[in-house]
Amino acid sequence: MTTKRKPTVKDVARLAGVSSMTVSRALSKPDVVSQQTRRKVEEAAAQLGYVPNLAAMALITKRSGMIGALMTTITNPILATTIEKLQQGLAAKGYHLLIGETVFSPDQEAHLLRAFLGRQLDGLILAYGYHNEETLALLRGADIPVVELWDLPEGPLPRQPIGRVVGFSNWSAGHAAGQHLVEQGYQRPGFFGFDDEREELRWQGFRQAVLDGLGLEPFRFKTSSIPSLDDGTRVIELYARDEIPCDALFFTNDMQAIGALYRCQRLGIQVPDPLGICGFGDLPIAQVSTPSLTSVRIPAEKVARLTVELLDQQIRGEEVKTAAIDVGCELIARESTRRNPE
Amino acid sequence: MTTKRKPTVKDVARLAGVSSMTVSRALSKPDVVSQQTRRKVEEAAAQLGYVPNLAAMALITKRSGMIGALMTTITNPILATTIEKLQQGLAAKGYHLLIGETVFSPDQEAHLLRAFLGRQLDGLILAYGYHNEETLALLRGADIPVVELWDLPEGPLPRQPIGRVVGFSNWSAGHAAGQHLVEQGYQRPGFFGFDDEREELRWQGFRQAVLDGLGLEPFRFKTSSIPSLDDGTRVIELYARDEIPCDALFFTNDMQAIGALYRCQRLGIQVPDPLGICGFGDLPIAQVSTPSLTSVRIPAEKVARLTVELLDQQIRGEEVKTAAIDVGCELIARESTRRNPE
DNA sequence: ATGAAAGCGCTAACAT
DNA sequence: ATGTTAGCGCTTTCAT
Repeated sequence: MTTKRKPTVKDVARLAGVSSMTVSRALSKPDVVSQQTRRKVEEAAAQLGYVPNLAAMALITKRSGMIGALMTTITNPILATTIEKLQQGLAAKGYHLLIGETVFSPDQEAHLLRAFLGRQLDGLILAYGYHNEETLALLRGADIPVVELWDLPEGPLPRQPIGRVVGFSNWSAGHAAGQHLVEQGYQRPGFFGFDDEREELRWQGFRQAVLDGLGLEPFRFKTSSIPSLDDGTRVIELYARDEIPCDALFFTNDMQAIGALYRCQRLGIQVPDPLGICGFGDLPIAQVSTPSLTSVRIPAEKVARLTVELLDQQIRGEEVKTAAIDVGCELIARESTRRNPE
Repeated sequence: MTTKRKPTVKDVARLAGVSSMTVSRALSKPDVVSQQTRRKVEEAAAQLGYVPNLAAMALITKRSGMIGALMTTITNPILATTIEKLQQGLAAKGYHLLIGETVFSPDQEAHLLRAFLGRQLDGLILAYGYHNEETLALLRGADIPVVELWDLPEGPLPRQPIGRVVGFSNWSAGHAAGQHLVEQGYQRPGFFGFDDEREELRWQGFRQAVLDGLGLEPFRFKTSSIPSLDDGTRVIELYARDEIPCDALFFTNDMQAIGALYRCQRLGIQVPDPLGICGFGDLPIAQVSTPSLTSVRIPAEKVARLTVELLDQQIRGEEVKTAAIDVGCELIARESTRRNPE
């Protein structure tokens, strides 16, 4: 069993006693050939174990049937869910998903993008809205349907989206969290997030809500770029040593908040009182944790579904009028900030 | 800006004043052309924004530079981590990762595999060792390097691995958990897992350890196929109603165990005493939770690293002697089963 | 060190 | 309804 040559259309054609073209047609547009030849071809193909070479198809049709996705990290549960739903939605429409992880590195992003663009991708998904010049140049030159996830163009950092956008307002998300903490009667809310363009918007929204509600500047703490449980743990250690002047903490990632909750429990700090904790993402664990975790819910499945739809429409050449879809976000109030149980 | 044709080698050749062949060489084997022409070609390519068409390359070289991965679910954190490391390792070697999710459906697996095989993949990664006949037939006919993840061939359910295997013994993993619970003095350990070939092995190992240690048959409970926090919650509800005759629970998934811990906390059931809880996977959260979670650690990064290595070696045509690599697993004892704090 | 010819496996655009 | 021709963009092989 050495280097057995894979069967080609020609082989199938020979066995079925027809031309290559007929094989091609019988397999891709079954209703354009006669019942009889179709059966012959199908049998021959099955007998030889014929599998069409999609590279050759891509070469001629200029459609690869592949979608590329450039993600920041895929271990973030909300992104993992998104990828899962993207994959399922795309598979249902006959696309395959090529995945690349940028780990928040603009260089890595540009590098991966360049490699992806050579693959005749039918479409591209970007899970982060902020790119470096090289990436932007590649994208502009690519002439390929693009959908960006999560980051709506907004705020004091206006940006030019590359394609369609499906996402939510980071400003509103931050604002919802800040407003909720104020409403629950907390006097000194703090913001815990990374320091990039996206988080900046969440911070701005949060800050505005606290300014409006309490007339004071909220505390801000910068966490690591790849959020982890430990971020939350560390913050609570500081809190326990009175180094953080807050009575409520908003984490821009649920896992950080969960880490914080665990640390509170261990140190005997009561949540929601004296300390309130709010997360972001509304992972399944937020609902189950004890105390359950207040969080900003992002409809990840909806994002994935709309992304697939928008991409598919563009690929099929349909006119897509919507430039951006706001899927919204929603604060889910739970025990971790329920200070006034009326 | 309508359907701007993408530049090809020909365009670059024309601009650089050389032949297509020289362009090809200058770009892929730079040291075989003269310094001067190389520079000319590189400049021309950059100026035109030339990106090689990998479909055409794949067609002729029979190498696509793509690896396909068929996973069960990607939202399982340990699998997400695995994918992340696979992607990074593969990217470093110049491969791209095509991802497919079978959701534990053999039909879906066969369907995806068939589609993948048309893509001239250089290699294939399978994250589940048990396949249906159709999948096996496709795999046998494919003649492509395959690495299977997680499930070592073993036990009372012998199976013929398709390619190389990188994994651990499910029997040993179950056994380690059972033995640990017995050693900690628990009298009635229970096993909570799904009902498939893989889990069967874990059950067998667990059962053996309990039989050997206590001389009794452990309790067994079947959870849902896609593990979730809620499985754990539900089990604890039953426990609280005295419907589960156990004093220690082994979950074959950390998230189930975490869900169980939370429920215990809410219902005032003390862990580790009267109830011990052990998980599987040793996710980061196991270390942080309160109480911290005893779990069976699987070295996911190592699995990913070795998988990439094995795949790459096979693709490069090197002789790979190892049929299977056992990365082992390790019981990490923590508070959730520490009954005898000596 | 470079070029010319041929062809990878498939399908678009014509035939018939 | 089926066949013929040509060619997608690249690289292999063989010249030079």
